[in-house]
Amino acid sequence: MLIVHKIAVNMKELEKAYEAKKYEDGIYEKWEESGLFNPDVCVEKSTAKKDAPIFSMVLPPPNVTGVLHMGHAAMLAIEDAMIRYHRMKGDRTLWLPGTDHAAIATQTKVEKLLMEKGVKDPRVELGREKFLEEVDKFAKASHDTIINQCKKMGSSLDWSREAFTLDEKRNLAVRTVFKKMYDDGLIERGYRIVNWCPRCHSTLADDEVEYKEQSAKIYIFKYSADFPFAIATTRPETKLGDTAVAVNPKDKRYKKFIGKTFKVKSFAGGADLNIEVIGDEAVDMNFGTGALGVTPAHSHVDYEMAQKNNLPVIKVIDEDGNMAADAGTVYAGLSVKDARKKVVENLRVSNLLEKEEDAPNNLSVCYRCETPIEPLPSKQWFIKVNKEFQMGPSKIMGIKEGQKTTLKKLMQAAVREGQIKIIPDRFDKTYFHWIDNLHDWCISRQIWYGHRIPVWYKGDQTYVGFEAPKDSGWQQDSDTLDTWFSSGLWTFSTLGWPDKTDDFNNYHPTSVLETGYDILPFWVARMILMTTYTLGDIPFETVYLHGLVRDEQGRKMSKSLGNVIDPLAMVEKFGADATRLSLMLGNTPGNDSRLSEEKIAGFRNFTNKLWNICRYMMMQIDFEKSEPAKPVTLADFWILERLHEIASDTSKHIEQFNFSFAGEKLRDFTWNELADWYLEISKIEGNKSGILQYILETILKLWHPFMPFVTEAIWSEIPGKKLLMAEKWPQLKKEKISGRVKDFEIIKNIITNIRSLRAEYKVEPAKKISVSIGAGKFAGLLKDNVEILQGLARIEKIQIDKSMKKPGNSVGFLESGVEVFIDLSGLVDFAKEKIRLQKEIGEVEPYIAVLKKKLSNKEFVKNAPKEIVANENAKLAEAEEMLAKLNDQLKSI
RNA sequence: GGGUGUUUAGCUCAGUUGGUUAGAGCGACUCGUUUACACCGAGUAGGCCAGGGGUUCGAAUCCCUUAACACCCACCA
Repeated sequence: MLIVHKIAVNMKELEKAYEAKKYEDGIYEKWEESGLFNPDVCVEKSTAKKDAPIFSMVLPPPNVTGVLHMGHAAMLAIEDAMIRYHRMKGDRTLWLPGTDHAAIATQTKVEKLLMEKGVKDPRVELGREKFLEEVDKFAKASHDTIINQCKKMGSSLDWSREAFTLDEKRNLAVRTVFKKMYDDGLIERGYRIVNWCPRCHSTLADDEVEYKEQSAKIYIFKYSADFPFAIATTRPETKLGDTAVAVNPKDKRYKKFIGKTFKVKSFAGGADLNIEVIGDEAVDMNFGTGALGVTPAHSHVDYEMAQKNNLPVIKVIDEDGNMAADAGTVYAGLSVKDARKKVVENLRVSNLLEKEEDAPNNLSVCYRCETPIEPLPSKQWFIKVNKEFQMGPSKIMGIKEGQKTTLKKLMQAAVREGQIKIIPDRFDKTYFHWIDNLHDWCISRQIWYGHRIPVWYKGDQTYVGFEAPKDSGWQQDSDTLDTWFSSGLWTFSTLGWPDKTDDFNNYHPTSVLETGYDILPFWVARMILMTTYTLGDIPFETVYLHGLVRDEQGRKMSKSLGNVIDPLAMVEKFGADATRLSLMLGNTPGNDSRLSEEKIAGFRNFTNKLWNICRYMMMQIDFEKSEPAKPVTLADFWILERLHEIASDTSKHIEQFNFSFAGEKLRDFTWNELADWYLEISKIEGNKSGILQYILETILKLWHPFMPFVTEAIWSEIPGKKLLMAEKWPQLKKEKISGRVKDFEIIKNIITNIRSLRAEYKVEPAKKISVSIGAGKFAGLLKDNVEILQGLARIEKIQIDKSMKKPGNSVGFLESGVEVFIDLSGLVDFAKEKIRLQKEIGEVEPYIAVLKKKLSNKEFVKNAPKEIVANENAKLAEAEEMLAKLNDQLKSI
């Protein structure tokens, strides 16, 4: 047996275990210094050709509200893998970073922090300017933390192009789009019912309202003693603003009252009411009393009814969440809560309250501060999604230049026509459903942190433009824009638009948008709206949606549950590569995944395994000679063929967004084939410098997008190499180098079977055994690889022939028609061996029966494809041969 | 009320257009310091693919249905 023990003299030996902490920061610095995160530099340094395909992506900008969580880490890992893959492929690859000012979220957070510091009412005490200074300070600190975290994860973002949703350039884009929309009549100011958060003191968009289930009281009451029937409500205090009662026109009980008006004197001691009875199909006759009190000012549904029926709108709740003057002097100024108690009490005293019932109810709350929302009428700016306008230059399929269309239709067309592809495609439904339910979008916010609305007023004049008009007396609107207005422009505002920049021409539309499915409506849909309208083009070609990262038990991670796993802590403990793998492998697109420290630790183990695999290979490689990777032995052919196959599959899976699959297959190959078999064989066969070097380099390249740090660390130890991140991706094709993979599998299986029998018979690992093999047509193959058999199965004496009689005192098995007998003199327990053989026969017999039944079925033979039938026949022949030999063995005992 | 997803080994999940004797990782168990790695190696056990119908020569995979869990949307007073 040949044993080669060679350590290249020019190599400093790698440490035994890979310690991520020692390498990561230094490697990131080297990457940054190279400038290669920037595609322009790649072209300059010719790692990418000028006319190479473009691959561009924007980083979904994290909110500057604090620190990154595991969801961000997953996003960074997946996007970086895509980016590194494309960069290595030689594409002109841009990944553009930035952060989001997240208007309400950030302002709320800073208010909270200031209040914790003892400032009772930050906005009142500090005033607009001072308050905004505080927010900016916080945002800056938060931004720096976030950038640092992105770097820790290894994200190869082009920092030279970093953007912020609230910086000057983005502000110009915002003003430009606002004006265009206003001029097209798509932005309009109006007095309408809006979602109002009394704590934030601002409007909210429909999708910024969340619902919390709670148990509520339903009160059934009459407006007055002489009112003909009762109605039900969960909010008695709003009834002070009722202007109608709606009933179903088919309802026999109430039909006769439709059209009549009832005067109510001082309802519950408050305002006088004028209640008109109206008919509306939407009223459910079987719910409550079948009659519905209509409060146009404080319910979206009632507001619509009021519009239809020309009812007056009386506002009885104000912006602070207190009762307004129109509620009556007794109520004015009371909080909603107190007013409710008082109305109920007054109704009870005057005997108008008929019943109180408990019922489940959905309370609408602010998504940021969980304060209950008050729907109330207010003068605000809206984007009209159903209003027709004339389309400008258009690349949107199905919508031509000059054609009349609406924003909704644009959003639908871009996805329906397949111009934008959403992965997984089931989210198409969510997208279209969201658009179907979309109402006009209220974009003005009464908060200070954000893009100021580019509108100026003077008396009753309104001016919309880029700057205040020259003449004096103009006052800018004090409101700011919904944060999604600016993030909706993100794919092109970051590329310099509205200036006609090279970046815009080169990188827009972007190739892929990768983000969590939870912000599909919030952000993705709005980007499609803004981009199709503004540019007449799509913002991105593919939307890839990842799932949420949950805790071990499948719960959302949250501070209050105390189940948050901090990405930075995991990077510190297990390394960025392990953290990345734990977020990319073992899940499927669009589905939530569970994360635990044990999972990350498992991938840390793999990181170390790869390190050691490479460490061992490097000890065997003579880098000075640089031999060609020429396969000589069966194992060589096998590993090269498998390597090429895995390389080609990895490319394929990455391009099809199957990152998990790609990584898992690559891991299985690296660990179970390369390390467990080929490297062990190389210890026996020796002299593989050329092949090992080829495998080493290829495997490091293939792993680099997934685990950039450890691969780069190893790469830097290979003499004469520069940066791995700039190396060419191995674009290998699946090819049959010799068709000998199957032959190798036979050897492998024989070894596994011998090992298994050894374990079963408790033959000590150190003890060598004698084996005789009846190999049939494979005799030559086995003889060629006898050293491998001996080495890996620990065989002392081996006899190979075409056929072999079962020696006494031996146990045997079959593999692909090859009979292997192990001499176990003194060790064989014949009773046990009998049982073992019978058990195997017991497995093969029913298998044969199934195959026979299948093949005797004429329908199967007739209908199934030829290959399948042939395949089943082959299986049957093999199984029958096996059965015969097993029976022989059994008889010979 | 409408919609989507999930249900496969003790746990976490794969299973690509229907054709395997249904796979992996972790965990469990038995061995083991053999010239990279104990963050390791060799081996073993463990599954009526949620239940019920159907389509098909053939179903974990397609259709219908029931159930449990999760999420999204709408919101009825």
